Amino acid sequence: MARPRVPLLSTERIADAAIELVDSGDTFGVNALARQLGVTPSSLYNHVDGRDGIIEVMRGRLGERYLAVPPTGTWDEVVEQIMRASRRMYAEHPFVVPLIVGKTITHPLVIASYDTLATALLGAGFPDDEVLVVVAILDAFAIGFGLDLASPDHIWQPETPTVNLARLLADAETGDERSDRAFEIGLELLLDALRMRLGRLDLD
Amino acid sequence: MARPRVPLLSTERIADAAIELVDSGDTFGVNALARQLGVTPSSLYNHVDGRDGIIEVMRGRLGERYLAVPPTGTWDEVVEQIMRASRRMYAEHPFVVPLIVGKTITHPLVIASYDTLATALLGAGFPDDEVLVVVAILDAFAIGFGLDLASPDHIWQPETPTVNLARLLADAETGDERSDRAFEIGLELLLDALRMRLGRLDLD
DNA sequence: GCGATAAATGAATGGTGTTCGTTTATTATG
DNA sequence: CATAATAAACGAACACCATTCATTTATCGC
Repeated sequence: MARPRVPLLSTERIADAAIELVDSGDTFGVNALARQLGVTPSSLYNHVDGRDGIIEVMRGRLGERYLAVPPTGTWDEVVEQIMRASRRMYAEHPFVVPLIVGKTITHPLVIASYDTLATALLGAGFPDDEVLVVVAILDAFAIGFGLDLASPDHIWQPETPTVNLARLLADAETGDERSDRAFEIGLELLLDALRMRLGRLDLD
Repeated sequence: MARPRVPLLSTERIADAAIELVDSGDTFGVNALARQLGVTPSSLYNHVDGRDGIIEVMRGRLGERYLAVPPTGTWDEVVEQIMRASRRMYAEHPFVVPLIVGKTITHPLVIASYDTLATALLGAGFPDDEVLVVVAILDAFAIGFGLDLASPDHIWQPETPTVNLARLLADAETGDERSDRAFEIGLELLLDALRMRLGRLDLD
């Protein structure tokens, strides 16, 4: 087939198919993606800048879906909403997390989300030189828990006797439930701690 | 070359060379590792269970180096020591983090470290069904910051105007310094929050 | 109508992880 | 001590994988 009357591909279709492919649990790859799109791998290179480019448009597409609405309210409500939105994104697409992790973020919408976070923290009273630090903390949390969801059900597999770990693991809820509960408690802890720190800062 | 008089390889040498290779910044791979060891890729399969097996022995080797000494003191001192030991491990070998992340942990020494953590939290008074949740939170935190170190210097690269982010980034310290400061503050926040939660639990 | 561009293809390249048969040194067994 | 079993290397082969490039052909603008 040469050039078709109506294009088979577009960045959006590629992004959506890639997300679908990754969600299915199959390992991500250019060839597999092309196969799913009913197209030759080389065709993708007319629309997207290789493997990394595909990952980039995936992140952008997910950003559009989950981070488009700018949150409102007090600073801690903003933080909570953004964290929850990220969580929902990662929870519904856990297998994209290992792909996007550690890659430079350029997509305007995703950047805007971090910008909103920074602005909220500034408004709260965190000093200039501490805002990005707090953002990094929040990001580390979100990413860490995102990866948690993409991990196998049994992260710890003791093969030698343990004092408590093995017993606790045996009684524990399954992976996703524990991860959800851990996220909730972790977010609560983090917000409490931030409010506390802010209170201390205001006293000076 | 057939079988040499004295073996060229062992799991330890493979692990050490793999860590060295990854630390150098070159992308990890079986072929590259074999090249560095002056050996054919297939030779590795006499000692180690493929690519994943190599990663497994890497984690074990690092565990031996950083997590061998069981920490002591009050529960929060134990938590802090384990977190700092992990941090040091990740900070000195950032590029192994993306490799080991999300893979099941079996190595006795690494398991023992988590076991120690769980035991300390139990001793502190955290209820049985909450200990693993706290461990997961701490783990997410450590992994998140570990990945932070392996990430490119500029994680956020705004290409469109921002309200505050671009300015903050311009004034910010370089990647590793910020990451270190964020870890310190984050750990402090987390420990405060855990102590607070424990205080509330004890009242019931 | 014509040239430029866009969008597909197929073939080729260099790289990856892995398997398998072969060779040979070492170790264990009768 | 001879011999069998195992250990540890190699090289060849395989099936992918991401990427490049020349090619065909449809569409759009002048």
